[in-house]
Amino acid sequence: MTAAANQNGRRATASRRLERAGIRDVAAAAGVSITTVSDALNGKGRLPDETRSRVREVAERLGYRPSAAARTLRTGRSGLIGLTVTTYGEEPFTFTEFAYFAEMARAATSAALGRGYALVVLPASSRHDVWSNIALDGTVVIDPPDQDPLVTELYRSGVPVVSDGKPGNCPVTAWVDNDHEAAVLGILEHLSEAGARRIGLLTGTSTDTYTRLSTEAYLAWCDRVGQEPVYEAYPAHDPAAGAVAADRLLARPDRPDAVYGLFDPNGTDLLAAARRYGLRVPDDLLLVCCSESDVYANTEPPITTLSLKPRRIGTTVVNLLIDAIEGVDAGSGSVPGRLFPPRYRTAGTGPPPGTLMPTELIVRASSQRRSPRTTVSPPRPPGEV
Amino acid sequence: MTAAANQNGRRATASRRLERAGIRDVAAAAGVSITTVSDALNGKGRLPDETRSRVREVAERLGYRPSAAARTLRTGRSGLIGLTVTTYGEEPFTFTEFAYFAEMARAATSAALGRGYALVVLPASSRHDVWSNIALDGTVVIDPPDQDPLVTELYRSGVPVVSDGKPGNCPVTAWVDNDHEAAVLGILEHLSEAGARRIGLLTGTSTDTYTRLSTEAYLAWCDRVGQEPVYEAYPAHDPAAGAVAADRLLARPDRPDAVYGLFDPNGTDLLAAARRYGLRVPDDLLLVCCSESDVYANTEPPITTLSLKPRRIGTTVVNLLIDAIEGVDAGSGSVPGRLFPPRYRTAGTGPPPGTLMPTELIVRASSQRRSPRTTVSPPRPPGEV
DNA sequence: CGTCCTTGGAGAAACGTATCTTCGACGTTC
DNA sequence: GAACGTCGAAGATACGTTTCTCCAAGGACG
Repeated sequence: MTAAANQNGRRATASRRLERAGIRDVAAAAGVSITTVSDALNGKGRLPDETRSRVREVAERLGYRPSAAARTLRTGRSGLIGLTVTTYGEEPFTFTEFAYFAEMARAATSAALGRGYALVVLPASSRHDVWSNIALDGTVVIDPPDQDPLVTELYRSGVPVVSDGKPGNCPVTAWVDNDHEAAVLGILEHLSEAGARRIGLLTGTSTDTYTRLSTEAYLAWCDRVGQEPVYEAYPAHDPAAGAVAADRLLARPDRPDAVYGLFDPNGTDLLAAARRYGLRVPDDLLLVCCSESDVYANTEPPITTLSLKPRRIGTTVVNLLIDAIEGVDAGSGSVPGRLFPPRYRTAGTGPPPGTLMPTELIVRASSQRRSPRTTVSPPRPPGEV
Repeated sequence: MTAAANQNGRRATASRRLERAGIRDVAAAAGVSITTVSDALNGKGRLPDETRSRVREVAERLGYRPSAAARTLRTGRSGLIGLTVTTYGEEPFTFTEFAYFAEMARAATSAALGRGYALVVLPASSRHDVWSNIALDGTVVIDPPDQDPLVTELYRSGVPVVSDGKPGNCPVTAWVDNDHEAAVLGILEHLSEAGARRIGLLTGTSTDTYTRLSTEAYLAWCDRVGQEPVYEAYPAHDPAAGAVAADRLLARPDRPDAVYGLFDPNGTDLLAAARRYGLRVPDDLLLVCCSESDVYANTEPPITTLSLKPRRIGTTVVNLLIDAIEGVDAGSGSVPGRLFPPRYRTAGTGPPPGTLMPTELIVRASSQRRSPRTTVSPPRPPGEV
């Protein structure tokens, strides 16, 4: 009596008949060992093609699906990647950068799936048990705050972490970010060239990297060109506060003749505020805001936006993470076939490798003074998306 | 020599020192058995509080994190819920209902996390190996097409499936949907009351439930009130096609004086088309579209929208699914403490339980004539909704 | 003819947890 | 004083894979 029959016997004794077919059932049905089944299905080992295809066929017939849990336990790899987003208050996701986040998450999901991984969304504030209840091969963190305890713990326990947004003070495997300084400088320059004399900024009160770097770049620019800074800051996670801040900015005695809004809804809010004050855009007020939404192509007038290219970011972040997971960088010439693939670790001393990605300024009517063709534009200008 | 020391010895011999602490290490450090550790940490068994807290403390000190994979394997539960969205063509997610999807996914994630589950996003078209590589306790499916093979297989293998959108012809554990018929009828009635004489529809060419039910309701209404149907259908997943279809609809010789657009961008597109043809909204053209976006509160004029209340849907779907997973419904008085919790199965004969949820019409300027006196009372449909 | 290499495959040991079963010790009760 | 219930905890097993190790058979080759 073969061992396969033995095990099958045990199985039949111990449990019901309705259970899902396991690898043992396939082995028994094909008359081979479970080793052979595993090798055949995974394309490993040295097996003649005939055996391989026969086993595959039997497995198919039995509707065999390998247990992901068992595989994960044995392999140490779950094929799961966490996508963590910092939460403001009660809401599970960031509200303000929502379009950005949605696009980024979409691209990240796509990229992960393309490499055989799946994404699981986990707010940073989740109860701890949810976190440790899930086997994660690595994590993407969006805009981690300074000293993020979650990131620190993950990193310490050997889980690769790649952050979207240059991390303040927590250790990550790698990070990706836009070149916010260059972006702000580019916009300020663009507005200046369009004739702006006093450029205002609508910014946020939170301390995330994006807000901080952008604001600092603005202040530095003001300092350099000798303009007095004109800005209003508001809690970006509060959807109502933006309109108020926009209003405040345009109500100032030193009213700017051009404004850059750091957050997605700012364009709409500024436009509404301008209308309220009888300011014409772009004649009296030049407008640019940072947004991924294409509604600004159809506003009256269309508003120039800065796109952070979230899809590119999401793809890059995920690919970096998976590279780290799969040890592309950490090889150190280890024994190839050993049980545990080497955990990724940074080289040791230096800061984590960061990647800066360019942004894209989509110039529309709101930031151009002299538009000789003020006629109503045709339905779809082909050049723009 | 205790068994714990034995096991620890084996462990130390077999592997490096840098590995994560396992339950055995905790047991050894606390001087108890692994049974006791497991019971202490999970709040099970009969242990005095003193032992419990001591074990917990040791576990904490060692930075012990239970292995999710092992727990899943043993328990049969992963705490993971799939969120599947049907894909149109190459894109990983539905484009047209994007705001809907984003909101719904957000609510679903929230609801799942609130009950200790996490969501993993899996396009229906994913390579099969990704699917079977993940241990899912259940799946939410958004708008499954007829005869969806994926849903069928999942259902057959005993994984609970709850669909958002009444399923065409595939077996699901339960489903949730809006009352699309009532919604469309409500809108048509609303437009009629605002003075519309000929109501047009902008609809899609795909066969999903939403499109089908809404269109049928429109046609039935037309039939009942004796209006000739005026509609244009376009591939809703193509973002550019919507503008063309809107244009086509307003260019017809039998141009409607009111339009309902089934998809999110229709409002913008219709507004642009109306402007192109010199039609004033709402004076010459009443406008309503189905959207979750709040940009329509700020368009010129603001556009009346139908909200499907995606957050409510997402929450409901997830709660139904988790109920099914946890066997709220399928108890059948089984032995309480047995190894495998009973898999959920439908009662047997009847159709799966469905829940219809109301929609919400957010009335704005685009669907209200300015002079209420000119309102012509339309042929009232008999109130059999 | 013995040795060595290659092919094809079987055995068995993990992976780390949860839980079922068992077992001693210690009152309690009749 | 013996049977009994309860408390506290240890032992052992199974969850379903993957993979390391090893073995048998059959040429090839000296």
